[in-house]
Amino acid sequence: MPEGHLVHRYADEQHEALAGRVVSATSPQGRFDAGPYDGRVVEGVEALGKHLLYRLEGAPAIHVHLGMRGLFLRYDDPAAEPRKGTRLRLATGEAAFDLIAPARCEPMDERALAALRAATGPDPLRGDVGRTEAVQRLLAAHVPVGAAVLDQGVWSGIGNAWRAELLFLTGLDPGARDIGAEAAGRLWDAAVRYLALGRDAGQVVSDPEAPDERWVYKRERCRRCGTAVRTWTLASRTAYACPADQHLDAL
DNA sequence: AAGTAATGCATAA
DNA sequence: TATGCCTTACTTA
Repeated sequence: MPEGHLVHRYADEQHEALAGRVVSATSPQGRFDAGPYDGRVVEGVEALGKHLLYRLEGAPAIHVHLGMRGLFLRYDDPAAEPRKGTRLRLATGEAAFDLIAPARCEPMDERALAALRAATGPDPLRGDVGRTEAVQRLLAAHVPVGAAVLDQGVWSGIGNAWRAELLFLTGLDPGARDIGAEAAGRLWDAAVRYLALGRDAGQVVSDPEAPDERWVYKRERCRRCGTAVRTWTLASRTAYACPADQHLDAL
């Protein structure tokens, strides 16, 4: 489920609830050593692409990656029984956040943190990298645009559903190469705008008028023109595109 | 009830 | 290229 928009949503929600407060940290499942974190003050919860970083006073950061199936459950009653399989619970007196089925949940020292930041491309939901640099990074990839946007070292936070919808919105075929600065800029602008809509809505939104609809992702036919959607494998994931509305040569 | 793909990706082979 | 995460949503029986 989780692409960057949901990771940012989790980070914002948890930062709001946990930052500046003492938390109890436990691993009901037992697969994470929560001891070093229990009873400490949370300094902040941050999203970096699809990564979540927890800073707690006097302890290493916690690095969480949800992978394909990870999720959080929020309980307004912090005494609520966690479901078994809960890797990590962070709780205050008011709420508990339970981490289920993450691909990664581990302490991360400063060196590894710096390496992660260096390896992670511009995140459309963070205001810390400008449009010009984001465009340059995409153009420097020299692979099909549909492969570049899934490469978290080029841009971060975009997953397979956003790839399909953002490229549709920009009129670009995922196989397009050397798309040029203008098209790359439009793609970045779409990512910034739509991922923010998705973060706020808690789901992929590619048409604000119809937030539950998709243009091509997992569709049989293009929602705009009805042409059969083409699917193939690109960068190890299923690509979706409308042959009529998306083009190999950026206009 | 049971099987399967999936909005991800590091690691092993 | 295959596996593990060990959930959820959807399909088939």
